[in-house]
Amino acid sequence: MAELYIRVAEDENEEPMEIPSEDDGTVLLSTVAAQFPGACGLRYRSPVSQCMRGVRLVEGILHAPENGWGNLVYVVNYPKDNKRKMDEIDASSAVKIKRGDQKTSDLIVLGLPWKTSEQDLKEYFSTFGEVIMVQVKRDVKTGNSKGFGFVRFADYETQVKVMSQRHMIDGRWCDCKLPNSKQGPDEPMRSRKVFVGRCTEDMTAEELRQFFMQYGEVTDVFIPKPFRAFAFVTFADDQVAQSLCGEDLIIKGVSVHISNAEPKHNNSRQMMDRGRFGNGGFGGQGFGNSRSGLGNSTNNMGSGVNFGAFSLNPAMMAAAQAALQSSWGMMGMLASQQGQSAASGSTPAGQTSTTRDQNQSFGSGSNSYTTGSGSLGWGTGSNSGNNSSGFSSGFGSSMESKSSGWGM
DNA sequence: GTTGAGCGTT
Repeated sequence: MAELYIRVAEDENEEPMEIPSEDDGTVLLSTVAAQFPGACGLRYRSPVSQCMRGVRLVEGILHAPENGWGNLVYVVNYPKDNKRKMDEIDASSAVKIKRGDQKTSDLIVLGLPWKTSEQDLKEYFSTFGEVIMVQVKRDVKTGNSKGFGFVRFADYETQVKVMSQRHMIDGRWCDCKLPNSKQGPDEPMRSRKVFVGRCTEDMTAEELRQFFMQYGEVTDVFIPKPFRAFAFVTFADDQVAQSLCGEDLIIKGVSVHISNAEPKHNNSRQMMDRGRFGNGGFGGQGFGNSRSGLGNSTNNMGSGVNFGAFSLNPAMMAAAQAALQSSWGMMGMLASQQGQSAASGSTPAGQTSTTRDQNQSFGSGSNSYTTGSGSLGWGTGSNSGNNSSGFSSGFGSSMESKSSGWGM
């Protein structure tokens, strides 16, 4: 049996917060991140060596040190720890109050039950902080809810908190996001979103979130339904996303491939006028966005090559990538995979649906999570039929096709 | 089986 809680703090000297462990004695990184957004790991001071030690982290699961969690205070790690320190220096030196990032804005609330009223919304969101506006969007004629609404908070901190989690409102999981109208145009090649190819059907959004959390704060996971063998993962930081592009990562024993997310077809959010589209494609738009070698990437082109410096053309890039990637033959070894499908939540009662099916088995949202499945038993997955090395030059063509429309 | 829902009659 394990302790029920471990003590976690942002700093050794700060007041720790108790964080629940799982039944098997592990602690989910996602649980830590729920209290410390952006956390990517834990460390602690060894009573023996007096040195800081890292807590073992495997695919989103934190494992206790040899002698259990004990009563130590665990300190939160953040990606690029020194960046964090910079932030703190900024904050304390009061020279900030510069950037417009502290202003609140309306948040769109997606996935509302048809029956939810503005009153309900206000009641729910008031538990997070002062609510200064709620709306439920309805059909003008019928007065029926369209299943989404808006909310505005008095404080930016509240807004951040609300955006960082999902919400159970009247029996459905809902997401709160910045509406499209407020989304700053994302520069090409600096997208915060990555495409995750070769996903298997048993990978849940929550599992993907837990896995990718080790690289940086994950703000969204999207798995198309029905199953299509890919997913999208959005990070808070575009550098994290970019650093993963080109990598092959092992999730539940399966090699998935990370690449740039292409712009969604649907959205016609025009980019800020960046001038010349006609300069032959590559020169003008600045591919050489500086990248501090972040994280653990090693062998990939995607994160290592500075397009600005070497002006490779797309075909050369594709070829080079193909060359680097031609070695995924037998990946899934080891046996035994637990197919735990913990989904299929309860269906909220009494809703008629027209175009959209509001039955929500944890999966009809842009995020489909399987909450709280206690023991995630992966790590030793087997996977047959995982032997493609085909790489159909999608790289070059995808890069040429983007002159506008990157609001993602 | 490698590119995604739904976005505001203020």
